[in-house]
Amino acid sequence: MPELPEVETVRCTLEPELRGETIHAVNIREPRLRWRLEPLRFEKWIANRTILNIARRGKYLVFEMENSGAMLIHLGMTGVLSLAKRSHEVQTHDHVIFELNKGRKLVFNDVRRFGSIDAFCIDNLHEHPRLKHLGPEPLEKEFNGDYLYERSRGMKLSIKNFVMDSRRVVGVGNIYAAEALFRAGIHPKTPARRVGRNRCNLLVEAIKQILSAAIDKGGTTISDFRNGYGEAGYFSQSLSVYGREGEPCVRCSSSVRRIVQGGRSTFYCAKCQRG
DNA sequence: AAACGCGCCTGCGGGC
DNA sequence: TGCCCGCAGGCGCGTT
Repeated sequence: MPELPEVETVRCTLEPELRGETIHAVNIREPRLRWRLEPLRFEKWIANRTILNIARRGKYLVFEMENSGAMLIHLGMTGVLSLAKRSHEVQTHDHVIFELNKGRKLVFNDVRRFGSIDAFCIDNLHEHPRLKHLGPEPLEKEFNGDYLYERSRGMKLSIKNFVMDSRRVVGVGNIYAAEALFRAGIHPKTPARRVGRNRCNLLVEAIKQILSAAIDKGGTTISDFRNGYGEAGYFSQSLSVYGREGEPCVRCSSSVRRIVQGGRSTFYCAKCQRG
């Protein structure tokens, strides 16, 4: 579910609430997430430490704790990380509950368990196996038309799958890849090497704009996504093609098409988007 | 190297 | 009513 704008929305809502909070205990109700949780690692790096701040790298939340502790949280497809009161009644799929000050809790709920949580020493942050292969942040200057053009030369795979590969650029998932390609007027099946300099510039700008706009509206809620307060986001009403198969294109009114690429649905307008 | 496909999970809606 | 199928915001891994 969550792509970069959704994770950033969670970060923005949680960070002011959690800064300075202490994690007094971690209740692991279901350790079998994407990778198995190791209780001893939580004891070692998280328990009884104060949260200094919450950062983000791609779709990962990075909790910086006092005394060199760190915690990495990925929401997978259906993960929800939200604040709860002392009176919180445990819900189905509440897998990890962090006990904070005055009985407050931070609850990780994840129906499909594709999410992950890990605790470690922050000195090893950049060597973490989940982080070390990640490409640049899409909203940073490092991600620009020249970068996209140079990295994609000789690449036969589709431009959509290219921008969804976190080694090339992080945070662009199935929804925003489709939306950015629509905005840039590029057919999703175009081989990456066939996208020239001009269109690389257009696509990078489209990605930056769509991600920024989605962050401003609190992310896209299709069904599961919630921010740190458990509230839905409002960007779904701004989507141009995603989930709109058979409906009229917002630009030219021809019917939005759905195809499958790499086992995932892609939505596009055959008239507005060219290969 | 690069580029596919598969598998991990649960739940929901549609067709029969 | 109930069963089966396809589908869902991700991503690592194994195989060619």
